Amino acid sequence: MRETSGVAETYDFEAMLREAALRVTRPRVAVLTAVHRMPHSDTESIIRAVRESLPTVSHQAVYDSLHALTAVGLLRSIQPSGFVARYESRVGDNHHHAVCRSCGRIADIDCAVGAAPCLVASGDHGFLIDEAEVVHWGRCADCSAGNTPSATP
Amino acid sequence: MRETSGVAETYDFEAMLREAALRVTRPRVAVLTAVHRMPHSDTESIIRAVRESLPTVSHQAVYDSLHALTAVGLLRSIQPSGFVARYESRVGDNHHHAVCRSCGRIADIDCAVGAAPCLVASGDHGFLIDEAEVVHWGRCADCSAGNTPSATP
DNA sequence: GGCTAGTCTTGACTCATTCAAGAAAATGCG
DNA sequence: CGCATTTTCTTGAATGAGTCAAGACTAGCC
Repeated sequence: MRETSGVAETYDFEAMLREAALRVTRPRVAVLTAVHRMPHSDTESIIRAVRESLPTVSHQAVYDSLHALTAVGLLRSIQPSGFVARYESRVGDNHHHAVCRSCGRIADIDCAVGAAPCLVASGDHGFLIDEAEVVHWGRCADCSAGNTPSATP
Repeated sequence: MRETSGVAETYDFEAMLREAALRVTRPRVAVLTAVHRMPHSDTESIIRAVRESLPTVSHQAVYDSLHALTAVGLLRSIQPSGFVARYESRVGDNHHHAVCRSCGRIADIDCAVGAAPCLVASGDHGFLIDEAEVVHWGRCADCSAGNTPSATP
């Protein structure tokens, strides 16, 4: 029923949950919404965002939701070394990430190499590889320009 | 002076430290030795290994050494999502890693793609990329065979 | 409307890693 | 060689993202 505001971007998060065989709960819808609105955010930011509409959600509910949504593939988690977990809603396309060493900002990278890039490594040590994760390390525009923003993705 | 045992593999860790402009201390030599002997080990294993020769080192000394050695490029740290930090001494060649999802085992992967693989992404969002890190996720031979070893890298 | 399994709340807890202050040791120099 | 300076190590406490557990709640189904 929830009337969608005038904005064009209409995701039916309830349907997405149902299709994934997950119960539709307000925390989950709110988490999905938050991550869609602000990709690459960490758990704390997501908790804050969720609490704008649901002031009483527990952090545990958000953690649970994030795990459930990640498990069914509606979200994807990113954990660059030295930073806390981040989440994004862009799933299914094998895209990669650029991470800023100094402020932690993350940008999406559509990998130039067409197919799965370095997956040509499978058999090597008896490992059964099913995913290649690529992280591009560097500095974002702001940080390489000298000004070091205070870690606001 | 320390007489090298009969074994061929003779790394002069003291010289490596001096060349890196680091003071030569017993904890640092022991950490370097341990990581060379058992690559991809986590901090706790390294602490245990170091204490075999230096029973009284503090964990903080090992943490400090690992950071110092990593900072000057004598070691490299790996932190796959969901696992604690690991260290290896193979540095300088841009090789990658296969990580077992279930036991955490890590294997080195010499990337099939000759040059820097997906570095073709530089300019994209104003990021100045200087390193591409590739993690191949999957299952090691043991884990894909059914037996799940108890996380012993 | 009532059942039941799956979720959420609450609050305690883990544990890798970091912080801080003083003691100890490494390098350089007289 | 012995001392001064500076870095590193020891000790012990603290941090904080994330997890665990027990009971209350509720979404989905009859």
